[in-house]
Amino acid sequence: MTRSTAQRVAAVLRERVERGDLPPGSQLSEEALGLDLGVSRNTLREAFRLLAHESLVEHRLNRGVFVRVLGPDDVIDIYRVRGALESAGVRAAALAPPALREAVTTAVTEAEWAADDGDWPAVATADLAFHRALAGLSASPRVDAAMDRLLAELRLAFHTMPSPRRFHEPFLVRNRAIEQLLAKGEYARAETELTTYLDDARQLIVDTMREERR
Amino acid sequence: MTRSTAQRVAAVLRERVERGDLPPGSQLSEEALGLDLGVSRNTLREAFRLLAHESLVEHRLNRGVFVRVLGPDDVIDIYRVRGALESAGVRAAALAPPALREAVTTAVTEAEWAADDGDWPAVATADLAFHRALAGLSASPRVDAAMDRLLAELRLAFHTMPSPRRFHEPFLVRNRAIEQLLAKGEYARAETELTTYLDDARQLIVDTMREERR
DNA sequence: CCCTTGAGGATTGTTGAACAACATCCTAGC
DNA sequence: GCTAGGATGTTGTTCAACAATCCTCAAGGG
Repeated sequence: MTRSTAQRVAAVLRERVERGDLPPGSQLSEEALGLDLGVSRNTLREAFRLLAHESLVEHRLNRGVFVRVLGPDDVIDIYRVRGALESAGVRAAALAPPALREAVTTAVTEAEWAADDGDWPAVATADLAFHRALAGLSASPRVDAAMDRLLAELRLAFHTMPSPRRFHEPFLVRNRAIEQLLAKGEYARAETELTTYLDDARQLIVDTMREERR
Repeated sequence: MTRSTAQRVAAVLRERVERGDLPPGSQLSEEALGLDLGVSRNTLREAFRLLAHESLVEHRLNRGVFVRVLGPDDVIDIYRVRGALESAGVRAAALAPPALREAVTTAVTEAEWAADDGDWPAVATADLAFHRALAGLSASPRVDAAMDRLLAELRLAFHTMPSPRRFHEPFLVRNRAIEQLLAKGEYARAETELTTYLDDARQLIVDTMREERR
C-alpha cells in the first residue's frame, strides 16, 4: 500500500467522474460518500482537495464540492493553452529524444487501430495520448503535468458531445498528417497544420455545447 | 470572513517561505505549527495541501511536508515553460486588449522606479510582474494561473541568489527593450529577444546554484 | 570492524464525534 | 406578493485517540 487512503479515494471518484457516473454539476456530499466508500469525512475532504487540484471538481466555500461544469469559455481557454504547449512541442521536435518522437507515432497508430475496431472511447483516449505526446516533445515535466490537467478537464467537455465517432473520426487522418510532417522534419508546416486542427476541434465542441444549451 | 481558516494559514506560511523565514528543505511539523498558529492538525493539513498545489512545499508520504528544494533541473524546466507561455503571449500581443498591453508597460516602469530607489526586492517583484504581464497577453485564465505557479516556484530559487541587484539590474534595460519592440509592433523581434533573455537569466541562476553547491 | 536486525520513539495517517458557522428553504406576518 | 426570521441540513473546524509508518540507535553476528 504505497498510496494513501485519500489518494485511493480520489482515484475512485476520478473514475466515476470520467465515466460520467457523476455528471457535471452534481454535488459530492461528504456524509453520503463517506458512508459509501467507508472513509471518514476528514479523509474524504483530503481526496476532494486532490481532485480540486486537477480541476475535476469545484470547491465552493460552505457549500461543498461539485463536479466541474465546463462552459464554452473554458473550452476556448483550454484550447488556447493547448495550442501554446503543443506548438512549443512541435517546435522542439527537432531536438527531442527519439523515444519521445516515437511516442507520437505510436499514439496515432493506436488511434487508427481502435477506430478499425469501432472502439470510439478508445479512440478518444488514443487521441488525447497523441496530443499529450506532442506536448511531451518539450521534454518538460511541468509541461507534461499541465497537459495532463488540461486533458483531464477536457474529458468533462467530451461528456456533452453526443457522438464520439462523429467528433473523432475526421481528426484521425489529420493526426496522421501531422505525424508525417514531423517525421519529414517539416516542423513549420506541422505547426500551422496543428493550429488549424485545434481551431476546428474547438469550434466543433463549442458549437455543440451551444446547441445543447437550449 | 470570506476565506477559510486553512486559506489564511496557508497565506501565513506562504509569506514565511517567501521571506526566507522557512528555508528550503526544512520540515513543517504538524504539531509544532499547529500550536504556533493555534489551529488543529486537520486544518493545518488542509493548508499544506494548498501550498503543495503551488509547489511551495513537498508532501512525502508518512514523512511530512518540507519546503521545496529547487535544483538546476527545476530551474531549467521552469524557464522552458516560461518560454512557451511568454512567447505565446508575445505572439498574441497584436490581438490583445489595450489594458493588457498597458500592463506590460506599467510593470517595466515600476521596475525602473524601484531600481532608482535602490529597492531591489521591489525590483524583483516588478520584474516578475513584467513577465506575468507578457504571458497575460494571451488573455487566458489558465495561462495566468500556470504563470503564477511558475513564478512562485521561481521565487524559491531566488533565495539562493546572493545579490538581487547583480541579478536584476542587467535585465532592466532589456525589459524596456522588449516593451519597446512590442509597442512598435515588431513581434517577431520581441520574441527572439525574449528567448535569448530567458536563456541568459536561466544560465545565470543555474551557474549560481552550481557554485553554491560546493 | 562492518553490516544486518530489531526495539523504541517520534511523526504522520485516519477515524469518529462534537460543535460552530453558514446556506437554503419554509413559514408567519405584514 | 414580499420581507423577516426561524428550522433544518450541510459544511467548517476542533479534539482526542489509535494505527501505520519511518528514523534512530544500539545489540548481535559475521
